[in-house]
Amino acid sequence: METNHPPGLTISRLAARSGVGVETIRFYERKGLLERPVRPSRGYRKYPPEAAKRIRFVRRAKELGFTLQEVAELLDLRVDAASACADMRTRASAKLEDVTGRIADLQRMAEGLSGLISACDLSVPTTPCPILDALERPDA
Amino acid sequence: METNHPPGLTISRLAARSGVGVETIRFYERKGLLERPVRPSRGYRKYPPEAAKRIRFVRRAKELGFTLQEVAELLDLRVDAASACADMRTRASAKLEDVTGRIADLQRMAEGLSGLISACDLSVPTTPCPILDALERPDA
DNA sequence: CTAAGGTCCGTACCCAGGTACAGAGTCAAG
DNA sequence: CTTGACTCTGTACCTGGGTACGGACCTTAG
Repeated sequence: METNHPPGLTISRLAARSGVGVETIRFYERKGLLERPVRPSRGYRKYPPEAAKRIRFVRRAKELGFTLQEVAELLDLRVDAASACADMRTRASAKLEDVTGRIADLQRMAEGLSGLISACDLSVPTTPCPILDALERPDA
Repeated sequence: METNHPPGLTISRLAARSGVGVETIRFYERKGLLERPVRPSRGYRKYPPEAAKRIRFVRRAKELGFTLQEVAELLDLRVDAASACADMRTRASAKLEDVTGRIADLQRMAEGLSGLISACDLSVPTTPCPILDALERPDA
């Protein structure tokens, strides 16, 4: 008979699928970023395959400049009976505003870089730091 | 006579204008993120007003998920006679690709958040973590 | 001239986010 | 039943990005 594992990944298989180390998974669990997995076998963690998606989300969100605390907040957002909708809406709106602000800044950075590339093609010298203005805000 | 400062900010005035502490400015200088300022007066640093813009750029870029090393690379991009255009173009294109990738991910995150807010308004329960899919990449 | 407050440099310390053992227990292929 | 790979918990350690002194020196309002 083939190895007939019931569904469930060991921690090392999950680590391999999500591109992180075993220690990182346990670290994320301590930090509350990952649900505590079931432990059917004498204390050994068993993960559903979707867990990998969650870990990849954490990694990418972190690359995008969110702290682990903020990532945890994003992952906790959901609509359910147990939590007040108004509260969830407030939190989601705040995150959305944060995200759109980041997009705007990155877009201006992209424009600056494009301009730089054009200037290069035309051999137009630029001032030092031609993308410096990209992140200037009126309010700040 | 009014205090007739010749142009040039002391480090503490620059710090106040850019929203960081004095120590942070010296730290950024050590890391090569800030030009070494002139020191006309017995070793005291004197900054041009534009220095504040550079510091604000560093702060915001860091919030957007760039390491200080990457920020330094962004700040070093320029078109001039001294550096090979092809090389600059290559580096700028790589940064641009990075930035557009971030924008795309954040946009999907924004969509996820918007969907969540709509679901809230309609009182539609969502699965746990409805924005989990936002950062799934085909390649990764 | 003098005293309060800036500035200098260097080193030490701090927090977030991991990463790496150590020592003990567990599982499973042969 | 063994043996080698895996897992467990806990603690120690590491890097990036600052922050906070200590002790000496400078500058400027009064």
